[in-house]
Formats: sequence, structure tokens, C-alpha cells
Amino acid sequence: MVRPREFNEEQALHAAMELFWEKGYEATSLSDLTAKMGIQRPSLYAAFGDKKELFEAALRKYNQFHASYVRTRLQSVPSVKEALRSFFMGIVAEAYEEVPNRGCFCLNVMVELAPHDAKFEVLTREHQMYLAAIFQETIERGIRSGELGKHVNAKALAQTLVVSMIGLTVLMKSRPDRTFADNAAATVVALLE
Amino acid sequence: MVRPREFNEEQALHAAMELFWEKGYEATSLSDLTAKMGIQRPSLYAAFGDKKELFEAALRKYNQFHASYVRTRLQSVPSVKEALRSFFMGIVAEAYEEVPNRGCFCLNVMVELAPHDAKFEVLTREHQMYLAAIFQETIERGIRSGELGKHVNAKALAQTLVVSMIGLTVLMKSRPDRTFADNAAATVVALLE
DNA sequence: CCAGTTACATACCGATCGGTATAATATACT
DNA sequence: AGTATATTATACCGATCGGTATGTAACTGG
Repeated sequence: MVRPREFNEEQALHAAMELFWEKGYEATSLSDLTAKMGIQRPSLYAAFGDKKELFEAALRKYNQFHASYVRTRLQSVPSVKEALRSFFMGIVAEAYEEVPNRGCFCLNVMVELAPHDAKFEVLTREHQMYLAAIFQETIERGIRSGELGKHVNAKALAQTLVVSMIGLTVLMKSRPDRTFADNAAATVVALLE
Repeated sequence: MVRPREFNEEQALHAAMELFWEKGYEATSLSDLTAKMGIQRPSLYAAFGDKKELFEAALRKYNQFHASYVRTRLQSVPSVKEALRSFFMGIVAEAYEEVPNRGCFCLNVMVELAPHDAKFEVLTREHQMYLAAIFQETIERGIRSGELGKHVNAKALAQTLVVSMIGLTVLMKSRPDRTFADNAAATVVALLE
């Protein structure tokens, strides 16, 4: 005995995610959101709560998407070294292609909101830990296959790769010289040798 | 034949820098600024121009301060390895002490504004290049003193240190476990071996 | 001590912010 | 078909946004 929604919540949330990802929390207005989501303001509040709650839902959606994206990229290549090389080179290449360079939504949130909002501090930290676990899985796969030495500390190396990934992604926001970016990516990969 | 300023421009700009550093561009209002700077709104516009111009002046001031801070820290320790170790450990230690964790103002700007504003893209890129040059100087000093091998590629290593510094600084915004942060910092230093 | 110039404080501007009250509309169950 | 219920669209809310006009106070050169 109800009137059904005329919009797809999933699509609307996706649109909100893209907007927040590109512009950040403060710079995105409710008018921006309703326009891009294709819904009216009261519908947004009924479906997602206030701006912060919508933002949190968007970040959770991004983190899920991003984690599975990273896992897929690393698992789809048989060689662990080659998978990681392709992954880090991809960060550089995609940053040059994209305008504006959105980078990683989760990192953007770490910078804009995590220092002032405990909820986002936790949410972003958990995602980084999760990414570290994905890297660790991959490294352990390389150890098992003999591609990496048995003496490699998988956990420590994974954490280092997370730091390098963050550094590379954020560095790309300033669009450094291609040589700088390529060299930085190459040096990260060289950590595996 | 004029009335002199009642406020110190240097101090006022410093106050603005601290506010922008802590809260970012969008989240800092003119009311916040005039309150902390201790001046009235028309005085702010007369002395510094509009909000964006004031922000740019604040960033330039920060970059100067930050570059000389980094240079001093790296030069004040005779051992290059020890200087770099202390520097990266310091990033971790200071992040835990500071609440909220402001991180690096220039990195905050890279994330919030550089992708949408060419002026800040250039300004932040130049600072990263400058930091890379400082690291390179330090590494070359280590090579000359024999502390580092002659085969070391100073420029490439310096660029890698910049990426690691960025990654570590941004990671700290999510306040990761102490073990994660310490290990990440230690692995960066291990690059020198 | 007056004239000219600049900075000060207050008060205000239109625009936009996030959020909501209201009322018309569309559906499902009885 | 009628009624209860949820969604829609419009219009509106007070607050705050960045920015400025206005008039008064303070100083200096003549």
C-alpha cells in the first residue's frame, strides 16, 4: 500500500559518489547533488538521510568498489611482479588521462575529513588496512610460487606498498613531470627485487 | 599623510595560514579568518585581496617555511642516514601528537584544489620538486662523505623519498596502528641501505 | 591647526547554504 | 472503487556565505 520509488537508489548513490569524489565534501552542494542524481531534495533526504550520511554511503560504496578493483587487477596477472608493476604504472597513466584528476576518493576523504571526524578516520583507516591485506595476499602468492624469496616479510612489504601507492596517487594531483612519476613508480616496483 | 595599519600583516597572514592549514579552503569562512587574524573584513580585503588570494599567500608562506624546515632538519645531523631516519620517524611521531592532525598544508592543497585550479597545481608541484632537490642535496652529501655508495642514483632516490614522505604523511591522517606507521617509516629508511 | 588620505568599525548586500513544511500525485490493499 | 500510505514537486525556512558601501577615526604633510 505504498507508492514505489521512481528512481534507482543504486544509480543515485553512484552519481553522488562521483560528485563527492570529484569535488570533495564541502565543495559539493545539495543542488549539485540533486541535479546529478536526478532526484528532488526531499527524496534525497528520505532515501539517504542528510548530506554527511549520503557522503558516508558514497564512501562505503567507493571503498567496496575500489577494494575489489585492486584485488582483481592484482589477481588477473599470473606473475606477481608483473601484476604490481602494471598496477603502479596504471596509477600514473590514469592520473594523466583524467581531468580533473580525482585520484582516490578514500585518500581525498583522509585529507579533507579524517582529521576532524572520527567516523571518517576509522572508515579510511580500515580501507587502508584492507588494501594492505590485499597486497599481502599477492606477495604471499609470489612467495609460494617462488617468484619472490622465502625470506620476504610479506606484511611489512605490503605496508610499504600501501604507503607508496598513497604517495604516488597524491603526488599525481600536482601533475609532475612524466619522468618523475615514471621513475617513482619504477622504484616502487624495484622494492620487489 | 596616511593612517598606519594597526595590525601586523605578517602575524595576520600567519594566523590565516594556520587556519587554512587546519581546516582547508572551503571549510574556512571569512568570519573564521577575521576572528583569528584579529582584523575586520575590509582590512583583510585591503591588505590581502579576496579569499583565494589570501589563501595563495598563506600557501606561499607555508612552502617557504616548510622548505627551510626540511632543509634544516636534514642538514643539522652529520650522518645522512641518521638525518633521514630522524626526519621520517618525526613525521610519524608528530602526527600522533597533533590533534587535529594538520599534516602538510601543501599536500592538503594538492588534494583539495590542485585538480581544479591550475595555479595551485603549479604551486604545489613546484614545492614537491623543491623538496626533491633538498633530498637530492642530502643524498649527494652522503655519497661524498662515503656514507652512501657511489653507485647510488641521487635524483631517483630523492624522488622516491618524496613519494614516501607524501604517502607516510597522508597515511597518518587515518591514524593507523603504531606498528604500521613505524614499520612504514623504517622501510623507507631501509631504502638507503 | 587644517586638509587630505588612509584605515577602521559597523552594517549591509544578494546569493547560496543545508534542510524542511506543504500539498498534490501515484500506488497497493481492502 | 475507495482509502491509506509513501513519493513526488514546489516553495520556503533561517543561517551563513563571500564581498562591499558608508561613515567615522587617526595620522601626516603643509
